[in-house]
This record gives sequence, C-alpha cells and structure tokens, in this order.
Amino acid sequence: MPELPEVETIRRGVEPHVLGRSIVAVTVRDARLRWPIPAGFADYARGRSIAAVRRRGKYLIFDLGGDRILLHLGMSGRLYLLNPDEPLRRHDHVDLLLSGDLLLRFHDPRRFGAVLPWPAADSDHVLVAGMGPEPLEDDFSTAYLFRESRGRSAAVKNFIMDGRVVVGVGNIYASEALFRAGIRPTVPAGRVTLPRYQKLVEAIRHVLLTAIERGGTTLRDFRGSRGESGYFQNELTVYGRDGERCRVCGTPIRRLVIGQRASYYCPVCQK
DNA sequence: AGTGCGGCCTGTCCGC
DNA sequence: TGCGGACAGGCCGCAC
Repeated sequence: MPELPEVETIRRGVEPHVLGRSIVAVTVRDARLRWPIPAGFADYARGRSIAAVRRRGKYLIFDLGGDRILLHLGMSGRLYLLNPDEPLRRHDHVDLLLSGDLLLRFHDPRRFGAVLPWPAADSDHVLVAGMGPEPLEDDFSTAYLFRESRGRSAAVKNFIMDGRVVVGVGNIYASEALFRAGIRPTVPAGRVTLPRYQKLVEAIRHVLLTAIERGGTTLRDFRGSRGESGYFQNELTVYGRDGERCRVCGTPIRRLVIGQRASYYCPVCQK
C-alpha cells in the first residue's frame, strides 16, 4: 500500500496522539507477519513510553527512549488510533493499548507488514542498515544519483525504486517522477545524462512533497490513522491512466510491465 | 556486484 | 451468480 508520502502522512497523524503515552498492554493476535513477531514482544514493549515516532524510508520507528519498535505496513497495512472498546475486525493483528484510553491498532490483510523489536543495544537493524539516502534530505543529490547510476544497465525506473539507491520511491511515485522529468522508464540508468538526473531529483522531491501535502494517494485502501483519505490521486499524471490522454500533449498514456511492476508513461513527453 | 525473478498473503475486480 | 485468473502501492532472498 503505502509509499513514503503515505507513511509520512501516517507518522504525522499518529505522533501527536501517542507522544508521552505509555504502552499499558500489548495483544498479538497473529504473529505471522512478513517476519514473525518474536514471542517476547509484548514483554519488550509493555510499560514503555513513546518518546517519538520517526520514519526511515517506509519504516516507522517508535522510539521508546532507547529501545525502539520497527513497523512496516507492507502493501496492505494500516495503523489506527481508536477507542479501546472498538470492535475487532478481521486482520487486526496487533494492539498497543496506550495510557489515557487510546488504542493503537495494526491491521494488515496481506501480512506483508512487520512489527519488530529494535533494542537500543543494536545500533543498527538489519532491515534499515544499508538503506540509501532519504529523498527529501540533502544527501540525495544530482551528483549522488548520477554517480550511483554509472555502469548500471537496469531500467531507470527500477534504479530509483531500489532502496539501496534511495528509499521511499515506490511504484506510483516512480512513474509520476519520471513523467515530470520527461524520462522514459525503460531507459538504462547508466545512460541517463547528468542534466536529466538533475530534473529527476527535482521531480522526485516535488512529487513526494506534493503528495505529503495532499495526505498521500488513496487508490484502493490507503487511509490515514483516523481513516481519512489522501488526495494526491486527483493529481496523478500517468499512474493508472493507460489509454487516457496525457494532460500535457493529449497522447494516450501507455502501460507496460518493468520488473514485474506496472509502469505508465507518455510516449511523446518521455524520451 | 548487479540484475531479475519468485514468493509471501488476501481482497477485489473483470471476463466468461 | 459463480468461478478462475489477473492484479494490487513492498521488498527480501536467491540464482545467475
């Protein structure tokens, strides 16, 4: 489900409500997520208070004052802020009951998500070690992306979706950024010129920032922590628009599969 | 080392 | 209305 803007939307929605609250009780109804929730997780989390909610790529990090909880929403995960008496629904896998009668509930039909302890003693976690720069930080630069791309034969779309290159750019925003930069998604990353990478870096930043401002993209089931829809889907230029006219030149948008993922582009605007 | 593919899961939608 | 198949916004692990 969520790419960086959706995860950031959730982070911003959740953090002010949970900050300073302690975890009173933990219920794990189904531990079979992408990685099993360890048996000791409830004991690990109980009694701790939440000092911050951070984001790294598409991971949410609940800072318990040193120790952390690492949480990923996968494709279909949702995080809800609820009253403690909220009825249980299918796929409600983990509950964190917080002080002051607030329930933080993890719901994930496909179970591609993850909820894992990240002890303070482990300076790095294997799942976030080796990740590329944040696309909205300064170390994600034209020079960096150009340098990383040299000699790479993979399609530029796959290249910018590679989390070791840059985090948080998923299938929707990769297509959108490449349209904005005028680059065809199939071009080998190593053949894209420096000026075009400059446009691409600008485009990735613009698309992600705009999507965050709109509260993310709701296509199927993305919702914020209070169940609200995002609005960026109204501004999609190519994603999911195959056969419809390009908003710039009127040419029908094309769909093709790159790396087993649907990709959309305008054959005239993108070379 | 970089690349591409399979697989993890359930829900939904589309065509027959 | 029922059924099978394709597809879905992520990403690790593996073979080449």
